[in-house]
Amino acid sequence: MRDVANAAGVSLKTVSRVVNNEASVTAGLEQRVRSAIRALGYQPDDRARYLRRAATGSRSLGFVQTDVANPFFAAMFRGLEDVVRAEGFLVFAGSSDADPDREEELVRAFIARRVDGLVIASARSDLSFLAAEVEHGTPLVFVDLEPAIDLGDVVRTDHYGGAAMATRHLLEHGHRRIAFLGDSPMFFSARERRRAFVDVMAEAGCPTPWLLTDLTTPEESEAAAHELLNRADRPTALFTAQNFVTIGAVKAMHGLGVQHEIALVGFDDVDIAELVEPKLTVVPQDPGALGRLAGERLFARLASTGRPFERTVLESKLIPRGSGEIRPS
Amino acid sequence: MRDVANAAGVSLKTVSRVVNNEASVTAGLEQRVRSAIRALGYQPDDRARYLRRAATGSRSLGFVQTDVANPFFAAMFRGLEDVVRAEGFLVFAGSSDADPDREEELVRAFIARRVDGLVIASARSDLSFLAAEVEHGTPLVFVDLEPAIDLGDVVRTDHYGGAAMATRHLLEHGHRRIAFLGDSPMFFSARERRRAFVDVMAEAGCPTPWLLTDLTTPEESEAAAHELLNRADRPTALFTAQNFVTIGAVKAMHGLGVQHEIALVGFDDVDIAELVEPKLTVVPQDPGALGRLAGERLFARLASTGRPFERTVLESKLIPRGSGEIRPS
DNA sequence: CTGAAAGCGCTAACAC
DNA sequence: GTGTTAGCGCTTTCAG
Repeated sequence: MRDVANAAGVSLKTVSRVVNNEASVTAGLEQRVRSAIRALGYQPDDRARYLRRAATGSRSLGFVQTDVANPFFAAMFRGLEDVVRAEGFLVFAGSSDADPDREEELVRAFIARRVDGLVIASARSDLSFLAAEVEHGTPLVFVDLEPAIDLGDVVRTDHYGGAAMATRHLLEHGHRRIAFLGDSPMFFSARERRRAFVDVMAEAGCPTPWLLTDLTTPEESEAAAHELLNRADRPTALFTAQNFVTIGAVKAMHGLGVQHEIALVGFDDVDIAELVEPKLTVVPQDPGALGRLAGERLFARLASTGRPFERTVLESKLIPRGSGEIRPS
Repeated sequence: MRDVANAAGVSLKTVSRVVNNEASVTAGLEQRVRSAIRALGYQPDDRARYLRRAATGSRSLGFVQTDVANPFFAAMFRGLEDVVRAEGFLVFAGSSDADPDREEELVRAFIARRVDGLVIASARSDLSFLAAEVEHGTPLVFVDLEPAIDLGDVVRTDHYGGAAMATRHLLEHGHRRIAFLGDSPMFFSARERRRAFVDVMAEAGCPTPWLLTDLTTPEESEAAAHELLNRADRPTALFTAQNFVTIGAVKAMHGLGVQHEIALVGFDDVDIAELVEPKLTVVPQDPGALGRLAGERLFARLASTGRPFERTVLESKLIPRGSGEIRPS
């Protein structure tokens, strides 16, 4: 900037005014400055600008997710990005792999960069160290989880309602021997879905001898489903409570050739749902909407602080496609 | 920081020394400072630190991709993130939707934040405005494309070789009537794959009346494949040259019930490949490896500048799974 | 081993 | 309209 000012023969402040499009610069001077900027390939340093302007804030956001390679989070990220872009903000993104240390490391790094807000879609640590930041004005939005502490808005799917719907759907189609396959109970969503399944089964007077959890990859799920369906005493239906779990279970069923005998309802929509035979009955989430809503909440809070935190819960509908309508044989 | 210094009764510089773990601080003072830091919930401002330290550089990277919601880019991002994390850097990520304006907007925003380097996996604009930055020391890595200008390292898949392999595979299985379905020729990868197909078909003396391009969504691809396969005069095999294109074409084939008559080889691996019947023969890429290699190149260049740019080309192998081994009827 | 002064690149506040 | 001064939060440089 100093170089530009020298080249144009003006003061620093005049260059600053041109860069910021302030009206009060004579046309001639402005031209001189603009040519100097072009000639020197000058790009203003936003870090210094925002540092001086606000001391806190950098027109950027931090996004902590479990794993960007999981299409669910990738779609959420995209939804968030679309909102953020409209505001001219940038996003720092990081995957935690559900590791509390990595989570805290990311959050601290984002805070140190003075992000204007944090979207957290992965929280196992209690994040109470954030309390000071929140009081200092950094808004937090939690996506698809219930934080241990009341420190920000929450946007999430109605996991309990969706899972109850899935379970009832299978009961209504005559099943009483239903297995639950889910991922790790470390996740709020997984706990809720399992709780709904257990509650609805209990209401219906059905035992639940098959409660499989901690299936974190398609491979683990496939192995578990394979073993389960190979037993003489096997369930007549599966409720697969997460996208990777569904993919693995479907592979196992196709491997064993039982996909037309055993019913299946999955939570989350998956690419394969309409391509396999029978097509998959699922309770989809809308990750893009979760991301967008999270972004909107964050900017709303940036605009006007002080109101009590809001909780947005997205309901989901069951999409019957075939696999969930198979009756017990 | 000033507050911490006051609370601890020391100078700013001493706090700075403690924060940076410089050895030369007396144990007693260090303790005083650390308690003050904890009591006040102080977090150093990395923007100011890096501003003073290097003026250029912020221990962060910019990643420009076409669309994070595309699993191919999401996996690439993850690979990049793993490398970046090991170095303690953060990543700004943005999707361009292959829009040159958005691309330039993102790149400029990243530069303005003084990222230490840029990974570009989406480039339609010629990015020549970056020349000044590159001379100024900001390294660039282009992933899966050939930049218009020689301004950085390149990491990419051997699209031509992979597509040639796919085409030959179909020829070797007796096909001569092969259709090409691909996405937009605005992408380097799409152009290369198409070029390989045309070359290999010409070598074999086969006409290529079916060259479908600009299929950018699964829906468009499904519609195009549906129309193509409904004709009396239809091809006996398809080469689907991108992940979304493959998904759409497979849907169309299953919709028409011709998946056991028409052969198919796809570029890119897809989740559905092992779940549909017949399973899909594909030439996979390794997006995670592309991301990791891009990160490694970038840090290598950060460590020692000045060497000529390198070009890393990943070869791929064809995975026969069934769909590509169907013979013409 | 510790502190005071200067300055990273920029802008707010106040001159002229 | 334009320039000067001070200072954002931190680190560098150089005294003590």
